[in-house]
Amino acid sequence: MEFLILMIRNGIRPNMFTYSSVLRSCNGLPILKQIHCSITKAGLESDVFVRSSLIDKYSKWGELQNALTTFNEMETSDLIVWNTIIGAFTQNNNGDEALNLFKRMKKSGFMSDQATLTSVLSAVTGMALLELGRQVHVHVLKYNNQDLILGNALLDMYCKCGSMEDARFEFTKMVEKDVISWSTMINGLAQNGFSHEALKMFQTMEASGSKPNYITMVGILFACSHAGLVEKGRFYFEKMETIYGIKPGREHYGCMVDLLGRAGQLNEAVKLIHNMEPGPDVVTWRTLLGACGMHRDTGLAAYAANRVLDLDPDDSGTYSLLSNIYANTQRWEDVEKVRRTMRGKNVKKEPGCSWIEVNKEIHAFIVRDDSHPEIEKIMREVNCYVKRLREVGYVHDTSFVLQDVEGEQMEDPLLCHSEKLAIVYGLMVLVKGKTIRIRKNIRICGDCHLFAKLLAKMENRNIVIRDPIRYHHFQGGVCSCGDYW
DNA sequence: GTAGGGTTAG
Repeated sequence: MEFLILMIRNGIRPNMFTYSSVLRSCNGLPILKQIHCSITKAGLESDVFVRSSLIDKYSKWGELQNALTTFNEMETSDLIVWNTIIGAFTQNNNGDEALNLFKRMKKSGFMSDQATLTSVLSAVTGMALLELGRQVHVHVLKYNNQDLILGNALLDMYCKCGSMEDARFEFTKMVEKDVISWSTMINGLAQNGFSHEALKMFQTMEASGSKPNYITMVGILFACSHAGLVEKGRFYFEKMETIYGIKPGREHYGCMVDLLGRAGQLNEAVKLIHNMEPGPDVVTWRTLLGACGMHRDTGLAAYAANRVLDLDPDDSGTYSLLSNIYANTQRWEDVEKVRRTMRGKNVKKEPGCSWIEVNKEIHAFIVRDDSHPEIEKIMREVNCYVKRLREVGYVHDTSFVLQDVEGEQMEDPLLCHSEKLAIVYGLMVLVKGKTIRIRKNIRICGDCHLFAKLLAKMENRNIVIRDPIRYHHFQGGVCSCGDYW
């Protein structure tokens, strides 16, 4: 930047090379907009290099509208600029638009390369759409079936779509594996509830001579915490620095807080938080809050919730959690207090939403939303299943019912949870034997978890539910999480 | 003889 200013002062006119170079070091949105202005003034906007750099930088600042405008105003495009705009939407969690652009790109006659396909795979991964992922896989095969980066992206896609069979198969087929391949598998197995397999894979990784890094260790500790392996987790946490030379960061401390908290060692967890070197952040406190909920420690829960709200005052999830915890211990005045605070701050509860992919179309179910064309039929089916499941031991777990002070008490709020609707819809429309795969925006409640377990057994169906942090594989009356999540 | 853009794991 300094040299650019010096250059202009010396009367030398910057050209497209100057601008695409200086854009690399652009570290603020106002500066980016200024540079964009001077590019326009200098009449250098038509250069594809300058354009793609601008698009990329706008996207890094979350300015998708500016990125798209810059893209659409181009007369000529090339493969890289297409990759840039597709990547922009992928990285900003707008997989839908990324896929639309990918279609547009193909229609314009461009052939995808490694960068296109990794972005598109990453978009599909974010949406957890397995059938779409398989379609992209075909494009990958046409491009290059031995590419390491694409192989890794495929592994991640299958893991995040909850199909470990596919992930394992692709992994064994890879001719070359790097630390990302191993870490993807370890994390994928752990998140899908196959903790022991994840730890076994770590041993295989070490035996093969690959060295774990920071992210690999996150996966290992995540596996330990979700399998309740307290001692093993402690072992890896202590040895990661001495043996592997990896300094524990927030994420590792977070896993340890989770590990101790789940195991009921709440005081140990608090001690760790107060002593952790990077200092706790929102995620750390939220983790502790989750553990307080599992162990019904309302006092500590209130403390943790307030630390979360110090750092993120509009976090509706935390208010809901806190209110749930108070409700579970019959502290109705406190429930009301939380509700009042939420109303005062105008914080809205995030509605639960579940998606299911049927014939490459996405069907979304939202609590209290009856816009699905077949909602009445689905509700009737849910009721039928509930009746039949009661005969095999299904009892409502009412500790998950939020007191609804806004009135309009639902006949049975648990019946309306979006995942129940999505699962039942899957049973109605998917061919017999096909795994039902659901993606949802908030974590599954105990009642829906039991519902899914019993239903999987009664209907002899595999059900996979992906929530924001992990997966549940329901099969034959049990879940891969071991009821520990 | 010299300068510039996009992609994978928590």
